[in-house]
Amino acid sequence: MSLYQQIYDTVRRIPYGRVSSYGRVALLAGLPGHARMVGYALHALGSHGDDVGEVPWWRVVNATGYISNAYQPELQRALLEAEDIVVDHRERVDLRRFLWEGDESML
DNA sequence: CAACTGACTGCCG
DNA sequence: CCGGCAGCCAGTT
Repeated sequence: MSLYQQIYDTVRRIPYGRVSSYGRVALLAGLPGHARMVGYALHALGSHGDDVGEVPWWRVVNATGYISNAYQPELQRALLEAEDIVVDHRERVDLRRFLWEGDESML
């Protein structure tokens, strides 16, 4: 299984209405310290095709709660709000309310 | 093969 | 709270 698939699988675990950060996804995927690779993997979703629909990429924001997406920040904001996740006027999510820590046992 | 480029992060001032 | 900066690493040029 490729590193990307491992990352996609982890992103798929993020529950509806919750968010996670690039760093946490990397950690849960068994790739501690590789936050940037998570962003890279999500960016690659569009290019190599078909799995875009099954990976909830919009539930991933950066460590401070901001939307890091350089491509479609507006779309990500809309998708998050559609799940009742509050995004403030500066594109930030309150991690104290919506951050999904993940299941400790999956480490 | 050497540089460059990010959907990142933690640390420091 | 904000900007700067060094690690990070797979793809592109």
